[in-house]
Amino acid sequence: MQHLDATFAALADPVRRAILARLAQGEATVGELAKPFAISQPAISRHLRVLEAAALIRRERDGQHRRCRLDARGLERASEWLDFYRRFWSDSFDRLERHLKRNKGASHD
Amino acid sequence: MQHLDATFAALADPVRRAILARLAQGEATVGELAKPFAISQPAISRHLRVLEAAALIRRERDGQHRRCRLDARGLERASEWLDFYRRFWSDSFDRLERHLKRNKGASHD
DNA sequence: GTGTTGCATAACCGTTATGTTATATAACTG
DNA sequence: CAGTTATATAACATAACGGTTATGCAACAC
Repeated sequence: MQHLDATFAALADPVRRAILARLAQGEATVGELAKPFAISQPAISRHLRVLEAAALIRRERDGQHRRCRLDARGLERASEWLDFYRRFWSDSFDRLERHLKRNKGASHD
Repeated sequence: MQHLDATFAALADPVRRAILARLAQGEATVGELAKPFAISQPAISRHLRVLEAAALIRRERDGQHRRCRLDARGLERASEWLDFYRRFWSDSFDRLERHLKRNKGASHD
């Protein structure tokens, strides 16, 4: 669960989630990932290190570049953890409420 | 996604996850939640505040006590976010690797 | 009323996180 | 080789986090 600490902590940052969103469309180099953000390149480098430590991305050298892509492991760990709890809110107490909420125009994000 | 910031950050702490695990077995008062931990009661109170702010738990007064229970909203938000990414690791690149990993003795934490 | 219990809040403190700028390293380019 | 590009690391400032103890307040018990 150290693992989960790192994974959830990594996911708690909007810049890092944006990086993951970008990588969901395909791999990218560090520079490409940094471009959309107003923060410095070193800051991005550190975000990437956090993501890598959380097994949310992988990096591999490609000549002068470092190509990044999603890593299933971290995502899966987080997802599995949450799946355990899905049980509790899907078949016990909050069923009605969820139902009402869902049928009221769910916007994503 | 401020919401997601708060939710994932709340989930990143092992004490808070343990609290959620306890609440998955049913509601509990603050004192009951605090008992298993070696940390002070005020520390628990703050963890609960974080969890409540993240919509991961709810608290309601019950006389002298405050009863806590899981709140579906936060859990669901986190889960939905991850579901988006599930696509990318379940039907694209890491399939083989996941397969190998899975069939190699998966231990659940 | 007084005392006790259950919990929250305040003030403080050390650690960790996130940003910055400056610098280092490694790979390409000529 | 020297110069440029891509990325990482170092050193530092500030803010956020998580713990502590001390205290406040509401609800119960007498």
